[in-house]
Amino acid sequence: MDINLYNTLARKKERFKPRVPGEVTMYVCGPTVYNLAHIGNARPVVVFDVLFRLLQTQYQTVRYARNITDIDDKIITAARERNEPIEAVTGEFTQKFREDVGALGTLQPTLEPHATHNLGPMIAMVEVLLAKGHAYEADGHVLFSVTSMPNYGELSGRNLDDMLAGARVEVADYKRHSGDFVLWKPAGEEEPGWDSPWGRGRPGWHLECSAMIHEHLGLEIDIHGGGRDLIFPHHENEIAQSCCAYGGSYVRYWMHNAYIDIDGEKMSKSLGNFKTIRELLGLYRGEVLRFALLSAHYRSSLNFSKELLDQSENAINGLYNALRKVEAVQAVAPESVEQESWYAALCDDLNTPLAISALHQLVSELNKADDSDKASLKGRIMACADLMGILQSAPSDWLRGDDGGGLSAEAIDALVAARVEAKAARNYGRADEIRAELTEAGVVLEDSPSGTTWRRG
RNA sequence: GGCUCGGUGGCAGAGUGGUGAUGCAGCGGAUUGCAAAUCCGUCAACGCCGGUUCGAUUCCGACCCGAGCCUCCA
Repeated sequence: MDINLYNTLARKKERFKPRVPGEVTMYVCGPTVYNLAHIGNARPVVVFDVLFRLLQTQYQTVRYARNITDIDDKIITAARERNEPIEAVTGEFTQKFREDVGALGTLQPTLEPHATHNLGPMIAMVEVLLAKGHAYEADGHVLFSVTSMPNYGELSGRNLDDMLAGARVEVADYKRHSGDFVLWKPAGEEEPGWDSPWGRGRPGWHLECSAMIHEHLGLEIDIHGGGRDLIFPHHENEIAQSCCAYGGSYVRYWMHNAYIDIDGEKMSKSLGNFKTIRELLGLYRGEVLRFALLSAHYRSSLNFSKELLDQSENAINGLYNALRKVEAVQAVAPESVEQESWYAALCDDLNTPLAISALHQLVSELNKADDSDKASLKGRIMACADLMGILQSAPSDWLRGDDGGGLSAEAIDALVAARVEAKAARNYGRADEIRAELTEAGVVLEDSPSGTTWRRG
């Protein structure tokens, strides 16, 4: 089945065809490691994780790189504030980022290039741009000249005249055109810096992605992803640098996710209205957060509220509840996923909400199924869940959860056993008393012909 | 000012030129010692105004409203 992806550059869905048959290269803009990642930062990580899994169902080799930006003004500021070396800050938050997104059930990318490990390729790129006349030196800086590129602005649909008209920021006087952007800037005494032909300095923001893609993935990659807010200027400038330096089209499919909103407003570090992944993991399990992130299409904004999370938790619990009933059934994986509606949904520009709805329908079928059909239904459900990276726990473990300081599983088991005895003795008063006690402790009982099970509500 | 996206039932959220997903919540029923879970049934939407069409929520145009980018930002 063809995979269709919405390409920001073409402004429409296009059939995905990798440059090299059977082989895919993908790059997603990763974190700047100066503080904890928030749930908005997690959206592209989870979305492109699903794409990574989907691509692997069709292509032998998928090389997926997600960078770590460990040079940046904000890092310098954070290190200064904490009175720690840069490396301590970047080391700590790189590690925490990995833990946080790991808890969201994401696979490791194939490559995780660090900016600080790639200064050579960056400097080389600037040299090429200078040699080709696309860059100039001014006041200790090296700047990219946007007017040297005839089709500058293609990705974001802007032209240079509009930009001049709309300029809201004071333009540094060493720039020839207000849209010119920094490739290399001088470093102060106290700041981290690297020796270069233009003196000790550090790279501009956009340079690392271009240089690392060229270095690690090649001249042209298939997919480049990131948040919508990166379209301009970040991705636009990456295109400018890379195409002018090395030719080629740089990226074949540009993909951008919409953001997470809080009360209808974009969640962002500058607005301060964000929730960190870590904070949310203290309230909900990773799979719940992941499910919430996948409950809307990646190109639509998603309002991240308590209601959303509670609904997601509810839905996940319901799915696990159904799976627990067939825990003893050995799943039989489908021979092919081509006929599955959830697979078609994911192939259609990662329509995760539609895939989730198909998942619910399968679970509904499972609830009604004869025993003879359960193995294959369970297999189809799990194939879908695996591709989305959800329902990865053993159902009974998930539903029993952890005690969180309340009743232990053993204590609950004992109470349940006592209630079963009371019921057998037709002492319903006592049985209801026990259940009330458990309800109070957040435990829900389910009686069935085969016995009583419990879960934490 | 320039450039983008959006506005679907109580909530979340797909999709479509004609039989109006899915989940949660609600309502009625089955089941249950009572529940829970499950099953069956049911209510309910396409911002506003025009146009095209036999027929538009879906296409076109205007309008209203919201969000984003143009500055660090997923």
